[in-house]
Amino acid sequence: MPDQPISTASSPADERQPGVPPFRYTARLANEIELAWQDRWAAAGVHHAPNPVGDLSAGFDAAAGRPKAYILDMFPYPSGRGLHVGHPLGYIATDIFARYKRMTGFTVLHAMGYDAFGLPAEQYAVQTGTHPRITTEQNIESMRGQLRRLGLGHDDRRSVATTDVTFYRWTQWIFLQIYNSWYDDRAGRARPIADLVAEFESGALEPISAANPERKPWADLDDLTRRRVVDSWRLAYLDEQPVNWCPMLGTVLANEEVTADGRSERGNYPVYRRPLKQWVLRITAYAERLLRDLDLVDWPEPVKLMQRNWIGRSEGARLRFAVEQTRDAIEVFTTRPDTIFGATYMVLAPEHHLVSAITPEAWPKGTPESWKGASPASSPRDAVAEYRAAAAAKSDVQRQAETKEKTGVFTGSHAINPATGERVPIFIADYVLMGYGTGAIMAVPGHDERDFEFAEAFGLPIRDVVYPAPIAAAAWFLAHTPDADAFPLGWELAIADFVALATGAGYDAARYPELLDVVRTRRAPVGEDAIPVALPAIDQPGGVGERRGAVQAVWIETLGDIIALGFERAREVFAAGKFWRTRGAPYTEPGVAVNSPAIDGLRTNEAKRRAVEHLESLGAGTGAVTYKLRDWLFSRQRYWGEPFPIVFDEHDLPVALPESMLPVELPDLDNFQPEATEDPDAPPRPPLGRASDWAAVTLDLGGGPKSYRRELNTMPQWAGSCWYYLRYLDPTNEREFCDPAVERHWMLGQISNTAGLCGGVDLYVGGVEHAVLHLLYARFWHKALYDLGHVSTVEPFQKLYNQGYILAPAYTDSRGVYVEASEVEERDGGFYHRGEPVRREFGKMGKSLKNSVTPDEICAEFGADTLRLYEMYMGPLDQSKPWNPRDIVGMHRFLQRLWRVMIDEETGASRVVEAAADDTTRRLLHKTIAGVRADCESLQFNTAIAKLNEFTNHLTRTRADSSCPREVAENLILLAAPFVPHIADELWRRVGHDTPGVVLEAFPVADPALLVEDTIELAVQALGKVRCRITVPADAGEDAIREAALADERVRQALAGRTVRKVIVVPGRLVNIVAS
RNA sequence: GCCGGAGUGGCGGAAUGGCAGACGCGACGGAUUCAAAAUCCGUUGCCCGAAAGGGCGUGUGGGUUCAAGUCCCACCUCCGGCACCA
Repeated sequence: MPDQPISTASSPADERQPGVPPFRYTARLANEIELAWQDRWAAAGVHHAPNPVGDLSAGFDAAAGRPKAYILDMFPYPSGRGLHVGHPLGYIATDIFARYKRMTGFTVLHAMGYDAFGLPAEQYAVQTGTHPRITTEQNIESMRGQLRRLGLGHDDRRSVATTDVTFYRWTQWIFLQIYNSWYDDRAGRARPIADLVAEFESGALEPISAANPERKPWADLDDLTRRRVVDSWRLAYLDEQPVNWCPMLGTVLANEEVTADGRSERGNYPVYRRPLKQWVLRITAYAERLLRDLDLVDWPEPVKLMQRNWIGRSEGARLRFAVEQTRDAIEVFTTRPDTIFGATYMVLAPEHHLVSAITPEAWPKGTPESWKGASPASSPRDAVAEYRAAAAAKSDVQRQAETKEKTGVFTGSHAINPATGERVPIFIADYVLMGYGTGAIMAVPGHDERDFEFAEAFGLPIRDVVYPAPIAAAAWFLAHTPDADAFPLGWELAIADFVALATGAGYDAARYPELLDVVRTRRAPVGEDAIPVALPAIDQPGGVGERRGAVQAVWIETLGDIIALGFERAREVFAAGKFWRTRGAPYTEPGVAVNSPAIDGLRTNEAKRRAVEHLESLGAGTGAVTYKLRDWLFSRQRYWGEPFPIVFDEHDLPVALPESMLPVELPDLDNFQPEATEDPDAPPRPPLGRASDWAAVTLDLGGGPKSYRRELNTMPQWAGSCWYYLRYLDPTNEREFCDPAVERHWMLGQISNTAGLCGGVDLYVGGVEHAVLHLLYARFWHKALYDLGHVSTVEPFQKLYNQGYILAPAYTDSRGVYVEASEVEERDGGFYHRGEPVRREFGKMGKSLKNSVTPDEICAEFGADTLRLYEMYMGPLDQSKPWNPRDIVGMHRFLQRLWRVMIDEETGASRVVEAAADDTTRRLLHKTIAGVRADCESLQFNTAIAKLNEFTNHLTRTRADSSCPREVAENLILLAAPFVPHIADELWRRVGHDTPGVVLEAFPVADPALLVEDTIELAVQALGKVRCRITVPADAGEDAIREAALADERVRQALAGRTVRKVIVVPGRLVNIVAS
């Protein structure tokens, strides 16, 4: 576009600094270039990605046949404070990657939206009365401007905000999909709710439900009960859940919003645990799939691990203990059924539903006073009631804070241990949680720390039924060789025997009749002459008794692990009692069962299996799996969120609105505050309750108009972020949340065989703080949509990448209060704020540390390209690194050199000539191409930039006549284009091209022939040091290299008087001469 | 407590088991300038030495290897996650 110059042909003199050439790449020039190109990209729609069908399909034919790349950022909350330089770190990275992908032949989807529902806008509204929609829209607008300034190549037609009615209409629609389905465990997937009714009708499924306590057949249920039964099977259901209820704020609070002393972080009002009827999503139905499918995705291992831990699968057994004197049975979950022989009491969570049923009127004879509660109470009922009330008053946080002290009361009842037939007392205690397992445990104080502490406090029997194999072994060994030092030759063998015995592998009662007796009678025989004990495992092969090196290690196989024994070290550890059960802690690791008639001598894994079999044969339980994951509490007493598409009828039962009545729009309000009250038992009155015209409606939902009242809660902030990546695909679709053909195009792409690949977003970049919640919730919704046939991939995000944080210096004054970092001066190694000395620390950039730096100020000072480059150059993308303003200039100078290589600073004319590059330059160029490509593929932008810098430095140092061969200039521009798109486009234009964006060009490809050198330099090491370097032909043989190395004068000197014992030639690397 | 991740010059950081410190900042010296800023060129891990050269060096201690920042074991420090999960 020569007639339309992008940047000024000459600069007004008054804007320039004297002495600076008019066409030097300064901040002023950078800003001109950048703004002009941003306009041109937008005008030409350079970043538009074509869909196969629908509104956005223009240009699809040209792109058809290319592989797709869907590159996604975790979208921001549009805060009123705007962005600081930490925010765009990930956005810049994805932009570079997206541009790189386009230039290497992909059709790329890259868009940006706003997660705009949420508390800050609502709180601002409460304070000022400004409608959150207004603040939100203003914030989005200013953030858009900030992002545009960075040159991010987003398809702006696809930008969505979760608060748009056209967006949340489909959030509500997805909620209805979830509401109108149930999880079929037999099929392992969600199915439409109509199928469930059919299953009940045909008798294929029993209508089991709390709403049908007598388990009547479906045919015998009335309509209302049928509705209640079906509702209790849905993936979205109403449930009474204990929540943090703050009556003064009129809302429930997340655990993070409650302080350690049980008050609200905001306002310091009391917070109560209180059951409230809430919407809950049945994410637990997906626990197994959410766990299993982590194997399909390319995610950082720590994130997968965090999700696995969060889901918390444990395998074990559900066992039933009959309660004496009542017909009840208490079901417990345990991961160690093999320890049931050591279960000497039971504990129920205070909220357990059986508590009142099993609590008798009077204490049994001989009940210790300490079991009767703090007072102590005169009857079990009083003691239990008192304890339950105290437990209910505590928040989760408080419960955790008091984690050390074990408290509880005796219920007055006993149960029968099904394995031993013994009577065991039943307690209630708050160390047993209602939300996990069955809310009840069998307590095995010999092998569980918590039970042990409780047993110590209440004087309950502690019985060992498992011993660690090496200890069982040691006990035996001691019995036979009381003095280990008297065993200098045979000890290895003895241990070998012994371990075989202990592990059950070579258990031979006839050969070692004493073993069990020894174990039973010699508990914890710690002594000076004790035998070595196991140190943690290594998976290294090695026979029993193998000696290794100076440390006389013995490798012993125990329990399927290989355990290292360093004799002296182990004796030390052993003597210190670290691995030994003395009178202290219980033994909690796997070991060998003892004192357990049905399973004696077995190692834990086998013992668990056999114990379950044994208990099954007694009718006392079955094997079972439990998860830590809880169902997802989905209601919030807030205004600024998605309304539920749900109304309640005259029976107070929920009714889903039909799709045709969507969207359910948020009503306008003047006052956004929930109604506060001091009465903790008053029902919550969410802000939507104020919209009385809205809350009470008359609708015809079939069968004529009737009165309904709307659900007044709103959805949590996570709702929109669960599916926004699907709306980017087809943002303007009014008929569907996303067209299936579009969805397949971008999510499935060319994957025809999904084995081993789950498809989905090709690269998802965001912070680790979302490792669990957002990513788990989104996976859950995606799987539900998959089950119902709305999406084609089982997982939403194929590859996940966590960018690090940008840290910045923060300063505290003498009171420990943060001061504005931008006002701090550095003098003589000290830091001062308004004359006062302050202390420096480093922390995450943000408002709380008063250390934010905005991208706008950096753009003004250096330009966006410099900022982009600096953020990528700071270090590896996934690491946290400190923001150092001093370093930025290095990247600016690099761009100045890049510019100067091709442009005359005085005239602005191109220095590109049609001559060929010299051989060295060409080789270095192709090496750079290969390197930058490899680095881009693996998101190692810091080293890619270093390579570009290195090549540019080579050019500035070698060009004698200040001209630049075209081949060099153009390749360099293309290589730099993804990183610094504005200057690249400007240079591309100035060297004679006319396109709306260099991103449309092809990325350079290295010529393999130029990557191979004719001669290579090898380092020669002698006696462990580099003595010299030799240059040899690249194809030199080992013999020739060896000779050349040995012939070198310096090598000969170093080797003088020594015998060469070995020469190692590593082709292409070095030569190492070993001599003695 | 349990589970992860990370420790390399003055600073940010490079380094398929094969020449530690690429590249950038800073510092020092020089060019330009009346001067400064900006820009450009050169030097720069530490110690000894005028130099040539030598010694020491990737948190600590061991091990494997011809060769370890990189692999193995133990320990120390920092950061993150979970936390009475039976």
